[in-house]
Order: sequence, then structure tokens, then C-alpha cells
Amino acid sequence: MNKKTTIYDIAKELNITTSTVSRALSGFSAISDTTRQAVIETAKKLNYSPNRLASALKSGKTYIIGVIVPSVQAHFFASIIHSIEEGLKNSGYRVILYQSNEFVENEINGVKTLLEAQVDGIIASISLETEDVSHFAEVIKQNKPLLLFDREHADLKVPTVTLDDFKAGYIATRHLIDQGYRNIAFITTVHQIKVFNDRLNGYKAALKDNNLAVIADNIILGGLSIKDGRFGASKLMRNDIKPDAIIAGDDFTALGVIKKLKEINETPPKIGVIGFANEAFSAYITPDLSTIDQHPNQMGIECAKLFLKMIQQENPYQNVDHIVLEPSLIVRESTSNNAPS
Amino acid sequence: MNKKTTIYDIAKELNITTSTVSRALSGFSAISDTTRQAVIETAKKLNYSPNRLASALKSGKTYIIGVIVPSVQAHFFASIIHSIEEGLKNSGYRVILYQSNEFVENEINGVKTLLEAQVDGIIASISLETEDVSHFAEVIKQNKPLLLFDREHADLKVPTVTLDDFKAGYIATRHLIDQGYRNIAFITTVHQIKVFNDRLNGYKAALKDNNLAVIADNIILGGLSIKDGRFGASKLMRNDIKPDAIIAGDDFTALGVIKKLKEINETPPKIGVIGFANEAFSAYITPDLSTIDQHPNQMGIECAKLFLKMIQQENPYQNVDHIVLEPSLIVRESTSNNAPS
DNA sequence: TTGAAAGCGCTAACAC
DNA sequence: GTGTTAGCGCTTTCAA
Repeated sequence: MNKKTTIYDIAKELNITTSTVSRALSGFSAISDTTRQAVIETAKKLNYSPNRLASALKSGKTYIIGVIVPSVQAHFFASIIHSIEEGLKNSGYRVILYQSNEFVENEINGVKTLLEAQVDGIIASISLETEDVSHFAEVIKQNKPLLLFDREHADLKVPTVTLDDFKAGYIATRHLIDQGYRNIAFITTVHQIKVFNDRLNGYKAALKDNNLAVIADNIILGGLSIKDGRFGASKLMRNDIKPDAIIAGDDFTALGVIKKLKEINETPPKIGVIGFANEAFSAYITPDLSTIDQHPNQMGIECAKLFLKMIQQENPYQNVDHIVLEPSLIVRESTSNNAPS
Repeated sequence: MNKKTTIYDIAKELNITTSTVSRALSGFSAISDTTRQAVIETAKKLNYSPNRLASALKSGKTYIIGVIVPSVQAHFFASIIHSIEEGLKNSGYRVILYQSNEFVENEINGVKTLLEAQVDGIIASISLETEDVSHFAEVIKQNKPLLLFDREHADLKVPTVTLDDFKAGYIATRHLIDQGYRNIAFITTVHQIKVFNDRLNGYKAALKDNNLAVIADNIILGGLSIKDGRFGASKLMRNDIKPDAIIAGDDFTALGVIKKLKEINETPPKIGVIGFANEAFSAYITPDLSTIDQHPNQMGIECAKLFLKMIQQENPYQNVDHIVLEPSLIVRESTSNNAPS
């Protein structure tokens, strides 16, 4: 393994100094065309590859940004990461990934680790467990951009990219009402995350606006998963007054609900079911699933754009933008009630 | 924004030198307990956070490894990344992500970028487009671990973690034969990627072993996607002798096949359909989809383990391991033929 | 336009 | 057990 060539090697070869080489390579400083050409040629000849680390140490900019998400395994987050990476690539930024797996402890560690790696900023979606967010304070203190998406937190006064989740909950509910359903249940997580609270509030508002009662027994606070969906559905169907429609916190949960309903011969749309996220499978299950599209790719693109804006400012927090995307209702069989409304 | 504290600040505070501080913090060198304690306390007091960059520049180790995948949006790759990150986390390694989006050009750029970032090694799965792999040579030349998973390449003599794809193709085909299907078609990608070739060869071998002819018209070389599945299925169903079963290159393609077959009233298992990857949705579509599980999480874990092994060796390539995982057949409705075999 | 020189924060011989 | 010292590869004043 031969030693890697550095700007020093190039300088020696051309009998100039490293500063000149550095200038020639960086491209913007005042330098003669001939020197620049010579340097570039020699660099190529010697198979030179810059050491971004050294440059970063000196300049204080790594062009690496940290992304913290609960898990890449969720399609929603995977799509966002995909778009963030795409949107940042052309500006020279790379993405270092950290998964919290929904544990605060991992999240705390993630912030610490990323900061030690000297990332230029952090884009994050907080874990379900996260209540105290003081571990993010250091990012702000270092004047580095911190951007939250989807799952934000009231204590963190930073720019955000989110969905209008109140509206998401509202239109899901109103759609069911429009379809003639009258006793609508809601399965969501126990965790006090804004996203989920907003949806629940949207649900309640839609009920009220349509003179329907909000019934405590119709709201299941548990987890979000296929299993939780099955569980929630069984529980609901044991209510004195059974619901005629169920809103599930995400498409996976909705899947579990459908599974259960099919087993007990209440196959949707007999009982209406709608989810959130428009997962890849949602269009292909039977009955196919009505859902709310959360536009993850658009969200990722907005994150990238907003991040670039922040990082170009002297003070990234000089104006704290909150980008809110519109949810879209996707109607499929699982809510296609034929009953007169 | 106050200046970040460095080991120099700690040293000054305690009237010792930076080397002592460095030693105390790294924890292993000979140093008195009192000094160590004092340093650690002061570090905490001053809210010290190490600059890994400086350490990396000096030591040549960044503890960052690059992972190149076609796209995180595919659940298969997302799961692998998830496991790689998990498996490496405890050893202090972080993952920097690069997506090729199935383009060689991006892949070339990825290797270059990651090398410039001084990653300690690269774990990659090559793009569909990739034929020439010389862009990976530099990684090996720098004596850094290069590990390929799933999609490997004959020209790259590096350790690999793959599935026994020949077997995967074989057992998928044999399963269909066992179910009584006799005229089995195969939809796969045109690209010459080992994974897919192996599966095709497994398919052919299984046919031969069962005295069934390999019919050219039954093999569709195109793309892999829901759309390609629909397209492939229509094409196959226009053959003079229509197939009675279709093996699709992945679950998404299988989804498209099923969609098409349902439309023309040949709903599986009337015509058998099997896919590859066991995507999250596969168990929930109707009919639910038989498939081959490729154990992405196990694959990620093996990648992490093998990588750690490589990096601990003086010469990472002193023995070139090839870990091959066993595919598992998952039987569901889409191949549950009732016809006598 | 180019060179000299200092230094980013840390590590690691080598000396004592 | 601790200090001295040099330097990782690059950028960036300051001076020429």
C-alpha cells in the first residue's frame, strides 16, 4: 500500500507551495490559469484524493449532516431519508444515519455521537419515547442547524417540516362520515406525540362538526403495529355499541384491524377502515385500504431545502420556518360503504 | 456561541499537558488514578466533547464506514442497513449512507465521496447497471475492508455475504412443480447480475431435474417493478401455450403479476405465483403471496460481523470469506394449487 | 499571484 | 506517570 498523495506531493512535484496548491484546487482564489492547470494535471497524474477530514478540521465544516430517525425499516422514514439524501447530494452534503429505534436513550446517544463527528447539522424525527428534549439543546447552542420533521416537539423552537395532522385526522373522519358511517372508532398510540395527538383532535373535531358524540370507549390508546391493530379491533368489537368504522394510527395497524374484521365476518367496507401513510402494500391488500398519504418524498425534499437555507445563514435560527404539507385522502374499497348515509 | 472546550482547556485547568489529558481520556495508557479522575471530572465540568475529526486525522481511523445500496426505499435494503447499523453501533462505528439509485455513475461517485470522507471501509451492494467494477479497486488498494452483500461481482475478489440464490430459484420452482404446476414461467431483470442469474439457473435446473422443458418464451427479461409484473404477465398470457405458474423476480413484480391475473380472471392459485424477498405486504395481499425469504436482517448482522473481523486484521483480505445464507420457502395461497399433481 | 508560517484538536513516540 | 515535541493534511492570514 503506497502512501496517499497529499497536496504536499503536488507542491513538491511543481516546486510551488502547498498554499498555492490548495488555492488552485479550491478554485476560487486569485491564481494564474497556468498554475491552476498544472496543479490540476499533476493532481490527476498522482491520483490525488483530497482528505476532507483535514479540510474539515481546519475549516470547521465537514459537509456531513446527521439524520436521526426511529427506524429506516419503516417505509415512511426510508422514503424521507431517500429524498433528503437526494436533495442534499448536489450541494456536497452527505448523510450519516442514526436510528433511535424509538428509544430516547439511543436518541441521546445519537445526538452526542453526531456532534462528536462534527456534523454540520442534524435533521431528526423524535422517538415515541421522547418527552424531555434537552439533549438537542447542544446542537442549537453550537449554532448548528437542527431541523425536525414529522415528529416535532413543542419545547424545541426550531424549524420543522410536518404534515397538517389535525387535518389528516379530520379528513379521514369526515370521509367516513360522508360514507355513512356513524360510530367511528380511533386506534392510536399512548405516547404523547404531537402528530398523533393532532390526528386525534382532528377526529374529535370532525365528529363534533357533524353532531356525532366523542365516545371514550371508541378511542384505543395502545401501540401501532399489525398486532396492535388486531388487538384494538377485537377490543372495539366487544363494546356494547360496536363501532361501524375504525381509523387506525397507521397502515400497519389498519392491516391488523382488517385481518381481525375478516376473521369475525365483518369484512370492510361493512365496517369501514382507514389508515395513515399509504404504505406500498395498502393498494394491494383485500379489501384495498383507504388511507391518508403523508407525502414522505415531498417531506424529504422540503427538509433538504430548508436545511440548505438554514446552513447558508449566519444564524440558522434567524427565522424559524414551519413548513406544513397537506395530507391527501386516498379512497379505496375499505371505506366504500354502500349504505345510505 | 462560546468556543468549544478542547483537551487544551482541560490541561490548562489542571496544570498538566494535553498528552496527559489525552491519555486519561483514552483510558488505556499508564496513568495515575487521581489524574484520570481529575481529568474526567474537569472534562465533565467544562462540558468537553471530543473532536473525532482531529483524532481521526491523527490516527487514520474515523470509525465511520460507508454503506452503498441501490435505495433505502426497498424494504430489503432498509432492513439490511438497519441491521448493519445495529451490529456496528456497539463497536463504535457509524454508518454513512450512499444510494446509487441503480446507476453506476452514482456508485462511482459514492466510492469517491466515501473515500474522501476517509471512511474506514465500505459495505456495498452493486447497482443493476454496474458491469465494470474498477471504481472499487481503490478501496482495496488502500487496504480498507470492502465487503459486498447480496449483489456481488465476479471481478471483485472480496468477502461477500449473499443468499444461495441458485437454491432460491430452485426451491421456488420445485415448490411449484410439487404443487402440480407444469408450465412455469420466469420474469426477471435483463441485467447480468449474479443474484438474478443464479435464480434463473436454479429455475432451469429444477425444471430439468423434473423432466420439464426450459421454454424460451417462458422467460421474460425486463425490469422488476409492479408495472413490469403486469407487463410480463400480459405478455406471458399471450403465449401460444400459456404458463400455469409464474415466478417473479421480486415481490413487487409478483404483485403486478397478480393484479394482471386477477383482471383477466386467472386469479392465483389458478395460475401459481411466487416472488422473492418476503416484503411486508406479501402476507396481506389477496391471495397472499408465496415467496422466498432472503433474511435481510440476518444478512445485515453477518455483514457487520464480517466487517468487524476484516477490520481487526492487519490485512483485511488475508482470508476472503464468503458467507452464504439459506433461502426459506414461504408457502401461501398464491401457489396453493388444488389440482392433482 | 505566490510564499511563509501558523494552527485546527488530537495522538504518540521519546525522554525523563 | 507525565512532559516535550512533532505532525496528521489542509486552510488561511500576512507579507512579499
